[in-house]
Amino acid sequence: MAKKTGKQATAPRWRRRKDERGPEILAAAIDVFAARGFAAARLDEVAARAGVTKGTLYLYFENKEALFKAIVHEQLLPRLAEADERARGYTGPATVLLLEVIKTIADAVIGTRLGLIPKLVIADAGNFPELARFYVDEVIARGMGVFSRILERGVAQGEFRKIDLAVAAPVCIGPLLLLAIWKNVLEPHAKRKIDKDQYIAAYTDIVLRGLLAPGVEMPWKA
Amino acid sequence: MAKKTGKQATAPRWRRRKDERGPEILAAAIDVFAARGFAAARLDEVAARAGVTKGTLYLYFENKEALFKAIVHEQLLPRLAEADERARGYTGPATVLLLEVIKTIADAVIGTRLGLIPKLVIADAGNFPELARFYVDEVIARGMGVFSRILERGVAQGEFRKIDLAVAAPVCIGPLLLLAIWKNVLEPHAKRKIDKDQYIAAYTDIVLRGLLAPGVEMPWKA
Amino acid sequence: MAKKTGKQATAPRWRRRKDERGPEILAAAIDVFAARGFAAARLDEVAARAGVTKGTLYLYFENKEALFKAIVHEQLLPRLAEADERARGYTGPATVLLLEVIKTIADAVIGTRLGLIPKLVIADAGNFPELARFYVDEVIARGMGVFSRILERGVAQGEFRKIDLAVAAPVCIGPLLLLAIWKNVLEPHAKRKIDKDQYIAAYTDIVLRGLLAPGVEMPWKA
Amino acid sequence: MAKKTGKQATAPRWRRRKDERGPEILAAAIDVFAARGFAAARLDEVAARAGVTKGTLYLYFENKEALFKAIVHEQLLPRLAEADERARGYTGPATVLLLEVIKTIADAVIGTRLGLIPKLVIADAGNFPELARFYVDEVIARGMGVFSRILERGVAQGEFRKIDLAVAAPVCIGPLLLLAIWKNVLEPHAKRKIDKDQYIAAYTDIVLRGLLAPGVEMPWKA
DNA sequence: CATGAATGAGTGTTCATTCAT
DNA sequence: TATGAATGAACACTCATTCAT
Repeated sequence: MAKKTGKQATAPRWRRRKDERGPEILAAAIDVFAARGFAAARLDEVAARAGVTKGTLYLYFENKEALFKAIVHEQLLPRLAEADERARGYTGPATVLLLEVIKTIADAVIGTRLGLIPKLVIADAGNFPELARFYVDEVIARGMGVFSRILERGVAQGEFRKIDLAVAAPVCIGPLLLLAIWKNVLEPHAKRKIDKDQYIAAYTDIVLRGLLAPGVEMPWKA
Repeated sequence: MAKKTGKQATAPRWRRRKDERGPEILAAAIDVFAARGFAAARLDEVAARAGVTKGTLYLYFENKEALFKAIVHEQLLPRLAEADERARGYTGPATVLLLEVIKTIADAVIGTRLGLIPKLVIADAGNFPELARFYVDEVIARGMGVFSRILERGVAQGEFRKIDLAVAAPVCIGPLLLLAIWKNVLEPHAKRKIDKDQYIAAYTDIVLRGLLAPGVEMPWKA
Repeated sequence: MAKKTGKQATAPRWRRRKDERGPEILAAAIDVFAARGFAAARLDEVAARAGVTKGTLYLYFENKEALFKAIVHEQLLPRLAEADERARGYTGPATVLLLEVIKTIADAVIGTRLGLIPKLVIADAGNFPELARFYVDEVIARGMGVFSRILERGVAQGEFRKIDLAVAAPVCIGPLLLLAIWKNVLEPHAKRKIDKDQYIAAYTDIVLRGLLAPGVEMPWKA
Repeated sequence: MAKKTGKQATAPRWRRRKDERGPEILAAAIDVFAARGFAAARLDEVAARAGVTKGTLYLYFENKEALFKAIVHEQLLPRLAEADERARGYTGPATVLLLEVIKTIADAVIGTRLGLIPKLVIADAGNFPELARFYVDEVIARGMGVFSRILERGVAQGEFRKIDLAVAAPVCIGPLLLLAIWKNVLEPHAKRKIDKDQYIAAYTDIVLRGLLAPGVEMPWKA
């Protein structure tokens, strides 16, 4: 008992509120899941990183899978919903909105550990089908919807050409996915770095120009 | 690691030692790794699928990691090299070459089990850094190079606008990555399907149009 | 065990320390122990059923084992003592007394949760030897004594044949044990049901007739 | 690796046949299950007692439950079937057959570790319903059948009184159950011992006499 | 070469017990 | 006195790896 060394012997076993533990565990779990993938993530490590013992995890989450779902539900979905909200309320030109959404997502994807979630799902979809289904239904569908609606409005307003709306959204999202994976997964192992702003500039330059109807100006030149 | 004694230290660890069973094992391993990911792949299953026993695997590959590297080395890299070769030898318009390369990759990515390798690396990069480094250096660098050279030539020949060549390649590859992941990983769990040809059409339509210099025609209209 | 310091070493470990919550906890514990067995009984469930928290249990009982002993001491032994008392005070024919005792026990064994205690001891005797010894000494010996004395008197009064008194008591108790176990443990999982009254009738018919001395009438025919 | 101390370093890891391991594991499992009950039995202990490691168990049995079922199927049921066979083929007086069956069972129940199986089922029926159902259907039903048929024939042949055949079998079995439990579970913890032959003598004396039709002699007097 | 029996370290999950509040 | 958050040891089961045959 009390084998943890390097801590003051007087440290109380718990003084923190139940309300604080949950988020702390969640934060630790994001790190570990992101770094290791769902299957390889060890709850021991999550616990250690959260400063608790393994048993404590089960006071807050029913099991490993519930822990993962909680990450998506409490961290990822709210941001998505927020982005969706803003997009739906927006009344200006679709081009400007698209730019803004892309930049917002790019920041979220790179600046926060949440950018690792897509990788996580990709990694473990094969072995945890329910998890994959959950992610596809909850996250992908929503995210695709945001882009679809913007593109749709752009076409309706004459800003965009009459593109194939059924597949244009994923095409536009592709470079974002690559950015997320590169920045979060591969770049740490690579010699070459990619500058985010430079990448976003090229990305929006190419894609927007590919979408615009003839005669419509690029938004930043307006 | 590398506990086997009495072997030349210079022998690369990923190389198989025999010629007969090796390819069969490799083929089986691709299937299993692709379906399950690196960590979750069970050597039992690889052995069963290859029609040998688990013990036999170790006659051909030092361990699980060596088996994976062999896949990349013997299956993925040759195709990449081949594509690179063709691109370098091509002398026509960059637009046409770009279109062809994209279609070739799209077919490979969807039709063959190799399309799952990127997912696999993405999934396990965190747990096997050496594997990630190996993949980034050997595969990504080469693949990016193919695109870069095409774009570069397109700009030089006046077909493409003066885009930022440092980041344009990954931007163009993004939708391909998304296609690979969607088709191989997520679509089985989704209600909505994406039609490959439709997707490729929209993808090339948007991206090519975004790249073309003013006044240049889209290649399929020529 | 017995890590609590500062307590009289002479205080029996099974005794509860307070008077208010104790009985409620005990009642809850009987239910849970009976339903799950000693090892599988979760103190969480006992606490919940008693309307207290797990921590509170430890204010009243040193540990799980002490809780179990308390059940036997405070619930089972008093009833046994009572039955013994009655048997000792009885002056009529042994046949009638035997019948009455059997019926009383049968009712207790089936109608109340205490009928599950024998099963419980049987189940966990191997893992908790002290518990078994305690049960054999305190419960079995007393129960056997009740039967022994009745049989003894029946023989002395000429009602019963000169049976082997050393082993006749357990023989007579056997069908009761089977009834207790069948009704409490196995019947819920069986297709076939046993009617208690029918069983008791056959049991007393066979056993009593097997005991009676030649020429003595069965009591209910008198 | 090879941390097992106290073994000859030259001891081969396995020289025994697969055919021998199964029974050895089964024998070990009977001991452990019998001593501890199903839930409390640790597979570590089974493995140790069988002289293998835990992992090896899973080469022979799918899981703990399968291990238990195998005991019943391969050890208990064959003996029951054999007894049933003999009983069905028997043509002499029911009294003699009943005596013989009782003695056979008594010997099996006491002399072998199988006598502990009933206790085991009793103990864990509540927590492992499927296990209980399996036992009730496979074992109890068969065992009860043997007794029922004998009694039935005894009544038909005029040897026994017209007893209630629906419940007479369990009544007759009761003392056997008690014997099994006493000898295997409780006697090790008791001061008083029960002599098996003495017990059987009293048991058959009382029960048979209780069954016999008026005027029929006890078999051992014939 | 090939086999397949055996290993044993590793991980998710449970639960009796403790103890700061 | 009571709480309930936290602990940590325990255990079933998996699977990469080894090695006698």
